[in-house]
Amino acid sequence: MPNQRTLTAEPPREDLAARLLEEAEALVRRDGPDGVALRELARACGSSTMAIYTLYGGKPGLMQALYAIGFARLHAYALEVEEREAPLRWMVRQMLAYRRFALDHTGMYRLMFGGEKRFSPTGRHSQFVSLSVPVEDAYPAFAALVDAVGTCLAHHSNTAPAPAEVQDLAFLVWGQMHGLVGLEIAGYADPDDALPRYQSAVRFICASMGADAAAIDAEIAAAG
Amino acid sequence: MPNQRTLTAEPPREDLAARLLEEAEALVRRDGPDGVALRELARACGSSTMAIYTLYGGKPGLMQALYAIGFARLHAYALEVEEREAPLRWMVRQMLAYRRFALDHTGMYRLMFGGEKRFSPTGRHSQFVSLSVPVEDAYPAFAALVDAVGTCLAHHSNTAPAPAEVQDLAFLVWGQMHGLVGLEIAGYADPDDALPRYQSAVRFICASMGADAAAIDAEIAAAG
DNA sequence: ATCGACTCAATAACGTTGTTATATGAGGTT
DNA sequence: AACCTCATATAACAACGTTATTGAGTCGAT
Repeated sequence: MPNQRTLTAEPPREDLAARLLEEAEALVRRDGPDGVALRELARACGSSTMAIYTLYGGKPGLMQALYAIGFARLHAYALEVEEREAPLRWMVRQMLAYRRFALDHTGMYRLMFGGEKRFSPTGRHSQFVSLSVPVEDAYPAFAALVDAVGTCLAHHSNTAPAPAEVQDLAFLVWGQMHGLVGLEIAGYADPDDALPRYQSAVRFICASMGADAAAIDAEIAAAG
Repeated sequence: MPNQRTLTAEPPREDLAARLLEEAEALVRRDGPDGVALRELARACGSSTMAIYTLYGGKPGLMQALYAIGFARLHAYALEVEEREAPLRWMVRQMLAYRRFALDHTGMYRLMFGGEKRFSPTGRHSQFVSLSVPVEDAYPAFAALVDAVGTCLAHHSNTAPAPAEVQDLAFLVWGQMHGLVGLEIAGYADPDDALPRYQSAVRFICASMGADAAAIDAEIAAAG
């Protein structure tokens, strides 16, 4: 019998490594970060668990790859709303997009921010690592947030804010977003109140950056 | 040989149910929420895993009991800083105590807010339940936060704020605290910046409630 | 005082988990 | 053609949560 991987093309079967990751992402979506079982994953891909070991070095390596995918997805959400010529709109939509990502990818979000293990953003199978570089350098998704905060702040204050100030504020914004979304995902938010409360957080933050209240509300309404 | 539980008093051995919970809390502290292994737990308590099943109905029941303990501990942190006659001080210390709890009980915090499973705050072994009551009613720790926010807001605005407004603001405050602390625990915060940034969040929030900036800073400094 | 019913926990087993050792077999090189 | 390399299938191992079975202890009633 010929090599199963190269010849059996009934499902297009492309690269096994990519196929494993796809299926693992589906498992995370269905059962959360702990729902990824190597045997089930291998079965779903028509291979044995050994493939995961040769391709990813084991479960931690696989989860690390998944984790990197999660950040790429988050980054895509951020890129989609970038609008440099309308900083307030950009800021508002950036914040709303963050929540949308978390609700669209609950399992992935918990994998990324559950704190179960800390992964390196760039490592080749290289296990979890404590960050020694600023997060904005490591995760493009956060660079996008810093960018939005910086341009929005510059636009409304008519002066160039200090980089440190921008990073500090961006971190607070990130904390506000992550906190509200995390509570919502964990089940601590009334489903009816979650969105309006998140929107009021957007209002608070944009107003503290000097934006006009009516303009903020208009952007929130427009983002629907 | 007599009953091991009632007679062998070499370690005082008190109630096995309480002993199991103690040891489980220690395991959560050491290895996180997923570090609680029934076999290891039973071994540490000198019993078999069956005791856990008769006393707590299984691992979910045990985790639920642990979860309730976590909220009791958080509530204790909140009670310790209650100062009704100094609302700003109360508010500042409440926020700082929240972070202190999370850093003192990282594993427990992740169990409570990791969103892995949602537990009922009051249930007897009764598994995880979706909340149908406002969280303030279910968790005294959050009632304390609502209380602090309400009195602080009333004190600085010289008028009685609407309960809904208080709850909305308290939720945003909770979200800010949880978000910053969650990012810090998950490893996304520069260890040197985490505290000052949290403090500046405290400043932001208290200022938005009408408190004087210098007074806020004084309280933060006094709280050490 | 003795017997029966009940409770509780220890033992052993089952299925599943991640991981590792062994073996097989195809692909490329000499 | 013989060899080497490398990836994967198979099988086994330890540990996990859970369950069935068994035995010991307690309590109440006769």
